[in-house]
Amino acid sequence: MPAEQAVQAPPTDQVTDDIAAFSAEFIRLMRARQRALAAAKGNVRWAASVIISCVANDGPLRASALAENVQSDPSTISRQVAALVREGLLERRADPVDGRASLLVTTPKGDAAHREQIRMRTKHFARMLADWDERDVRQFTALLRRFTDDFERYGPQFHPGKDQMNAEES
Amino acid sequence: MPAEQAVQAPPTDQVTDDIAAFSAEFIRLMRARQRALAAAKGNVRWAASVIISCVANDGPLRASALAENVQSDPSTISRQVAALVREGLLERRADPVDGRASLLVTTPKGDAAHREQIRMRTKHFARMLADWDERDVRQFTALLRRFTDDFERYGPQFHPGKDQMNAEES
DNA sequence: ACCGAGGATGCTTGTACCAAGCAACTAATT
DNA sequence: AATTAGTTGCTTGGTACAAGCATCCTCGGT
Repeated sequence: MPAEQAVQAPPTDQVTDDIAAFSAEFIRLMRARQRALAAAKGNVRWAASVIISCVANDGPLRASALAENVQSDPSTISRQVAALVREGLLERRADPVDGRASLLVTTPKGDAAHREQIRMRTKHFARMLADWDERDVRQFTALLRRFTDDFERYGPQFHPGKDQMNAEES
Repeated sequence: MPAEQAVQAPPTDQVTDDIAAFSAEFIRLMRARQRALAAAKGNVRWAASVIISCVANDGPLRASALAENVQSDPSTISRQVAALVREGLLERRADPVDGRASLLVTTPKGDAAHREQIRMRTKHFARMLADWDERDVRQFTALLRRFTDDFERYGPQFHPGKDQMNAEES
């Protein structure tokens, strides 16, 4: 079914723009939801959940690796991790090969929190997607995966352009 | 990496979970990019761009309406708007029917900034999607649109006091 | 071989900023 | 008087940059 893209560019712009717009919209909505969730209960905060998730998935790893994985500043990670350690969701263990570093792992509690978070998230999406048919969900998943992959690859690549969109007046 | 969403079994749960995960991933990436962009130059900040976009699209509207449109607190909007007015990107006009309120419109400068922002965004996505074939892009757009729509509908469904997440699964 | 700079690396802390929310306030509307 | 639109003070969460501290590594001098 793919291939057959004899057309070079004409409609792409419009569609691309739509994607961009919906992406922005999507972000906005997700952020709103994150806030709502965070405010609601003893939920793990968004940033924390990203950290935990990463540690849970990628096994014991260093703060620096973590920072790189989530494309965030080491200092930010350091604080987040410190908070999570205080809360008993993460644990530091000595890195056998480097005394400066420590390896991060989830505690059972952190693991439970992570699973619970996933459960909630999945439940939400399941309800939301209840009236989608299976095929569309699959397709969307595949496309979304590809999209995020591409996004990750192209993300850091943006060239600090020369166009000034917002000439300051102050 | 993960990939086994082949023809297994009742994949709905698995696929839904994937969607949730990719959504989270997507959010993270977008936020990172926003930060990068914001830090790079005199670009409009993310929150500001949301406001401008909304005002540009939905014509003259009140702060309260704006707040509702973007599902944000009036106070937040008030500050954002104030900043944008200071920067000359938005303008207040007296509301003919209510002296307390004012209607917000984009200035030419604000409009230009908005268009430029869209241009950059589109450019980025266009490059990113360069090797997608037309059909997939269209399909993804359609699905993403539907997804954001559904998200918007299901998002605000839980309000404080009416706690439904703690409840046993539904 | 040994040792002790000098530099690199991993992480934490100080500081500052943006964003968002609640609560209290002002002012126009009814 | 009660309501409503908007603003502002305070607080919290999340982030980045810069500086600092601790440890590791690499050499050249002895």
